[in-house]
Order: sequence, then C-alpha cells, then structure tokens
Amino acid sequence: MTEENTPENEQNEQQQAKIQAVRGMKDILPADHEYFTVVKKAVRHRCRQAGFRRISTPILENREVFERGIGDATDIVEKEMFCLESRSGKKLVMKPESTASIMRSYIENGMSSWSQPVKLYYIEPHFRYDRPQKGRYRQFWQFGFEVIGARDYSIDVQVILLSVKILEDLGIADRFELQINTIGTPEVRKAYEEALQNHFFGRERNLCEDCKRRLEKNPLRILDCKNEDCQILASVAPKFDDFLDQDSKDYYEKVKEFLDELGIKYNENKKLVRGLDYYSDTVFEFWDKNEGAQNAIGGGGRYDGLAEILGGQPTPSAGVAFGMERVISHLKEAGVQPPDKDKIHVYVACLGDLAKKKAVKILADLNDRGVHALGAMGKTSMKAQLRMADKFNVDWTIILGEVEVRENIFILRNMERGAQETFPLDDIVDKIVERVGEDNLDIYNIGE
RNA sequence: GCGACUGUAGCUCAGUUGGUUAGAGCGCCGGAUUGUGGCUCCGGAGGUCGUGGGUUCGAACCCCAUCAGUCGCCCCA
Repeated sequence: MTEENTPENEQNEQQQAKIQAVRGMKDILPADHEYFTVVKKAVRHRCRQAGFRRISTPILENREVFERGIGDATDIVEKEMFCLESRSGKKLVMKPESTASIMRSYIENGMSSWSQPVKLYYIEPHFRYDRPQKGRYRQFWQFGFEVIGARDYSIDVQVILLSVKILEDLGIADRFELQINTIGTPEVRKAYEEALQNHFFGRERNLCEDCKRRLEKNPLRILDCKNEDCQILASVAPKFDDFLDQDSKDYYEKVKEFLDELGIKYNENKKLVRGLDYYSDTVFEFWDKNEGAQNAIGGGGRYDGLAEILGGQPTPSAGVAFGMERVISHLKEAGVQPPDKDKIHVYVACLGDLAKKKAVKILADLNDRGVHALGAMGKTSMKAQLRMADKFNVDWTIILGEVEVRENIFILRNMERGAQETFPLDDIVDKIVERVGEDNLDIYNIGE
C-alpha cells in the first residue's frame, strides 16, 4: 500500500480547506440588507424631491482620474488605492470615491450641454486599501450627491440641507455635529500654500515625518496635524484669513447666513481641511458627537477646480458623500428598526405528492397576486411543515393533505389563534387575498 | 503603513499548573400513538481548537511564522 492510498489521506482529500473572504471585505447578509434598503430609500426619496438623478460610474477607472483629481500627495492616492493593471499595461484603480469619477463622466459625456447645474446622486461601492477596522472596510458603500456647473452659496447650503434631511428622515440627525470651514479659491490657496512653505522651510527638522512630506505637496494639511511640534510651528504660521480674498470671505459669510436662516446648527472649525485636494471654498463634515473627527459619517464641499484638473472647462461644483456602513451602524446604535418587507403571509403545507403538485401551483398563483407565500421546501411531515410555518412567523397556513385534494378543499389555519376553517380549493387565491388584506399585497407594475 | 490585543461548533462562550474519545447554552435537524407549530421532555448532526511549523513522551494550552478580526496611530466614509 502506498502512502497516498491510506484512508487518512483519502479523507484529507475530501475535506477541502475553507476559503474566507478577502481581507476587509464583508458579506452583506439579508439582515444587513434591510438596513441598506432603508438608507437607499431615504436617499432616493430626498434626492428625487430635490431634482437629483442617479448616476453610476464604473468600478474601474484609469489611475489618472484620482491621481490628478484627488491629488497624488493625498493618503488616498499614496497608499489607499486598489491598483491593478490591464493586460495591455494600463494603470487602473478600483474607485476610492465617486466625485472625481463623476466629474470625469460629466466631461466625457458632454454634460456641460445639459441644463446647468447638473444634479446627480449615487449609491455605489468604493474600495480603499486601508487597514480594516470597524466602520472601515476595503469595500464600502457611499451615497452622495453633486451639483455640477454653478457657483452659488445657496447650492452649498442646499447640499448640506439635503444631507441633514436624510439624516433626520433616518432618525439619527441629532447624533452628529456639522463642522464647516472655508479653504478659499484655488488661487488663494496656492498663494497661502507658498507662504506656508516659506514659513516652514528651514524648520523642517521640527516637523513630523508626515509633515515633511506634506510640506512639498500639500502644506495646508500641516495645520491639521495632531503632532505637538507641528502644532507649535503651525500656531505661528501665516494666518489663512489674511490671504482669503473678499469674494471668498463674502461667500463664506453667505453660506453661514443661509444656514442660520434654515436653522441648521454648525460649528465653525478653522482646522477643518479635507483630505482631498480638489476642494475649494466651503468644506464641511458631519462628526459623531461622541467620537469627534473619528469616523466622520460624511463630508463634502465645493470643488470648483476639479473639472479643469481633469481636462474639462471651468465647472464650479459642490457635493457630499456619506459612508453607508457608518450610517447603518448609527441606525443600529440608535435602535432604528427597519420595516420587515420580507414578511411571509402564508405557508402552504402539503402531504403526499399529489398535494405537493397542487401546492406548487397554489404558491405560484398566490405570488402572482402579491401574496408572500412559502411551502414545498423539502419537509415531508406535517409537524415539520407547521414548525417551519411558525419559524417564518406566518399569519396563515394552508393545509393540503391527501383527503383535501381528493375532496377538492383546503384547510386554512390561523396561526395565532390555532383555529381552522375549510374552504373549496377553487376559491383559494381569493380567500387568501381576503384574509391577508388587499393593502398588504406586494404588487409591482412598471410605469406606475 | 506602524503599535497593541484577540482567534475553540452557525452564534455567545467554558476548557483548571500542557495529560486519554474537546464541552455548555442558543440555533439547526428529528422524536414524544394514526396528518397539525409555539411550551416541555428526549435524541441527533455539527469542531483540521484560524493556518503552518517548532518544543515535548504528550499541545486548544508553550515558542515562531502566517492569515483574519478588534482597538489605537495615520487617514477617511
């Protein structure tokens, strides 16, 4: 006997190694989807009301879209992108966010010829090669909306308002604090960045490693660094307010004025600098009141310069994005219960093959009329089938045995009371619809 | 990318100073007189002790590596 043929090895061959999900990737199970559905509906509802139309961009983009759009010194581009290469050697990336993709699409599809501004919303998966943690996955969903092709503080405010409305609809608005700031126009920012660089040049040794790197490409973010030495140096750096031009100041004042008018509370945060380069003027984030900047659930702002960076005409725009998983974890913490749309109304229990044949037809007829019905799922005994009916928490169980089939009748059992009635089999669909109630039927018509 | 902690059935966890066939609760499947759920009782299935090496007469337990998760940093949704 050779070693390969021992019983032990045969067993090993049969038992395949378990395969697990890729790091940072999570299954969305039915129970999770109930929450996703709630969020998606809230988003769609509010976006449609405000005249937004849905867009989806491909998961794969050319790497340039984000290197140029987000900025190649940002953490997202430097170390958080899922990069891959096409067979012909093209540098591709799984989109880490949607704004740059949507702007690419806007330019490519000639949306500048649509009525301006173009209002778009999205609910899409995104990918970041980051270290997984709670509320931080390598594949995660974001919803967001963009108003492309107009510069008007009322737009910035409406974007914020829409965000607040969705959070209110979901019942979690009071868990967050809106942080706002202005980072000026691209021109002002550039001048300020140069002044900052001049300030920090020669004092690099006092900066942390990250900031030394930032100094070259994105000095603005040194101000946001949490390192103590960096903060000390930053505190004596040129003040942004001295560089901010009157137009941006007025713009920012108007944003605040309009927010006040709408009764939207906010916290002015001079240190708020978003991690994506394309922002200008208004920036904002929604922070967890308990955790602060940690795991912000959403953020956005104005990005007037993005279109040009991506090779389009000057196209001032503003938008916002939210993390679905983070929103959902707040829904769960807040005890928000999603409605049970998967509720089963009727279970069909059958005995014998003839009854089973009838049951399959009855199930199809009930489904057609909008009744959520289950049955004929491999259980044979009446006990097992009723137990299953109970597991699904149905209101009614149809009992169809050999006797009933022969006599062309069926038994209808009220599961809560345990009472049973007998009816002619021919009336079964109407009878069930009557008991379930027209209002509870699940009917979908295209075009309605 | 850095640091710390964790990893035993589908889930939540026991598992004594390393010592024979690894346990519980819940869940799942089935039974408790002939075709009837929930409660109760009884029974059953299900575990390469994350994975791979090493130390040892002997490892779920000790060591190393690796994978995954959680927390913190960084950053963001």
